[in-house]
Parts: sequence; structure tokens; C-alpha cells
Amino acid sequence: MTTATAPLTVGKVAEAVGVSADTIRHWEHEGLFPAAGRSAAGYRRYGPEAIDRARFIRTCQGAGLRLGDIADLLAVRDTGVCPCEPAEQHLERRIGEISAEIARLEGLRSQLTSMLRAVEDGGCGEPLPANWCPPEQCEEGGAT
Amino acid sequence: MTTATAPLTVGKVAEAVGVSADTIRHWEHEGLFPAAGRSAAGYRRYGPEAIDRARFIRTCQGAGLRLGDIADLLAVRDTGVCPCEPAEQHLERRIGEISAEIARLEGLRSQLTSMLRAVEDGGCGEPLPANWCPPEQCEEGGAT
DNA sequence: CTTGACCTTAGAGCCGACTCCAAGGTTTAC
DNA sequence: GTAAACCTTGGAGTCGGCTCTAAGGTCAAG
Repeated sequence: MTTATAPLTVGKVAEAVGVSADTIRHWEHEGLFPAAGRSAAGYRRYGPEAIDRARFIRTCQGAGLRLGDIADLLAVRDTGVCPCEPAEQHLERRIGEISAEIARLEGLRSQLTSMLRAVEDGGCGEPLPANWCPPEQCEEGGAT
Repeated sequence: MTTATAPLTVGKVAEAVGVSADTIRHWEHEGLFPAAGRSAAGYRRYGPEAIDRARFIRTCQGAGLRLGDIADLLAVRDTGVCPCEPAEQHLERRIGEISAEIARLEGLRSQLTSMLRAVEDGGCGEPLPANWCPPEQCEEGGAT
């Protein structure tokens, strides 16, 4: 059992989860990583659990959570309790946000699509609520 | 016909289209508005066409185009030609981007939804590909 | 012992579209 | 004539998550 806590450097942790060392340092700066232990020379040294932590963060990011949210979850996790409860709330909120965004984008897309169709069909007729054309030009059927 | 070109100030133009004067100045800075004429005191003075221009910009923004895209369209518009052709390309590109984003968000949402369901159902069982819980805890069926 | 790959720091830069600030000059309404 | 409401400028700040830089110190391999 004397496999000695492998003295991971920041770069090793980063590599293990597929991010840059800068990113890990950034996470530390943002409070997602507690201040790491340091070697004599001042290098950050991590135990293997740091990789779990980093992976956790990545997973949460994959789930669309922001660093601030993830910091919340980590704070709970660090008490030794599963962050499921707060995670539930974050997830619900996030799902709501995503649904709203999808709805917005779908509305936008259908708007753009009909614009595009109008442009393809009739050219400069009246493709838009506003005037694509300079007021002097293209004003053939000026129904204001 | 001597209604004299109403000497609109930046604030008037802004108000007419529902943005701030700062925004108009920002647009000018970004090249969407040509340098306006100035009054003796150095105030920007606009003719009524500035309102058309601003409205055009707002409409394009509503269509999800970025300022850079809109600047392109305006450049065409300023030659006296309808920007329908380039607009078509911008619209197509934008629609593609939006569709991709919708797809991404839908994937994300269904992922989050199933996570949420798992969390609601079973608690800390195995709601996530990563470990929500600190490695020491909750590890009941550790299939790595 | 040298070379090269790592590590350290603080701080600036990026994307997009504003928004706000200070400190002053101008115009307008009463 | 005076006060309020406008205008001017340039530059910094906002949000999010990095990414890059410079100028140095450290460590492992050969």
C-alpha cells in the first residue's frame, strides 16, 4: 500500500482529463479547486482525487452548467454529501433555460426561413418588416 | 417642401428606434453608421434616413445577424442596391447555425432530463457518467 | 552538465454588443 | 438668466471561460 500518493503536477491532471494546465489554474482561481499543496519549489501537487474532481467539473460542463453552478455542487460534494439535491435544482433550472432558448431559436429560425423564402421568391418585394432597400430605391408598392 | 431636413440628434434617432444614444455611437464606431455631419458645436446631425438605417440594423439583429454581417449588408445597401443577394447567404448561414444550436441544445436537454429523472428516482445511484460523489462515498457498485 | 520540457506568477486579450463613467460644452424651456 | 436636459470624448467594465504572454525557476533524461 506504499504506492505513495503519486505527486501529480497540474499538467498531469490537466492531461488526464483533456484540458490545459491553464484551465486547471483558472478553475482554482475561480474556486473550483482548493489551493493545492505545493512542492518545495512551489509546484502544485495533486493526489489522484484531483482527477476525479476535474472530471466532475468537465462532466458538469458537458451538462451545460456554468462554473459558478459547479462550484456550488462541489461545495456540497466537499462536505462529503452527494450533491444530488442541489444538482436537481440546477438541472431543473438549466432545463428550463435550455427549453426557453430552444423555443427562441425555433421562432427565430422560422422567421429567417420565411424571410429567406421571400427573398428567393420575389427578390426585393417586401421580404422584411423593415426596408432592406434604401428608401429611394425598390419602392414599387409602398404600402407603409 | 421646405420642411428643412429635421436636424436629428443622436438621441432622437436612438429614441425613434428604441435604443440608447450610446448604442448608435457604438454602431458608428463599428462602421454601421458613416460619420455623421456635425453641428457647429460638434453635435452629430442626422437626416430622417438615419432612422431607416437604424431600424434596418435593429431588424437584422432581430433576425439574429451579427453587427459584422449587418455591416456587410449595409455596405451593399449603400451602393444603392438591395442587399437581398448577400442577405440570402447570411440568412442561410444563420439558419444553419441556428439549426445546429437547436440540435445541440435538444441533445443536451434530453441528457439533462434523463439525469434529472435518475436523480429523482434513485438518488445517488448512478445518475452520471462521472461520479457526483466523492470517491470515498456512495461507492456501492463500483463498476469502473 | 546540458538540453528541453515542465512549472511559477500576474495580467492582458478574446468574443459580442453594449453600458457606464467623468468632466465638460450646448441648447432649450420657462 | 438659469436650470434641466441634452450633447461631446475616450476608455473602462460587463458576462463566461478560457488562452496567451513574458520572464523566470525546476526537474528528468542522457
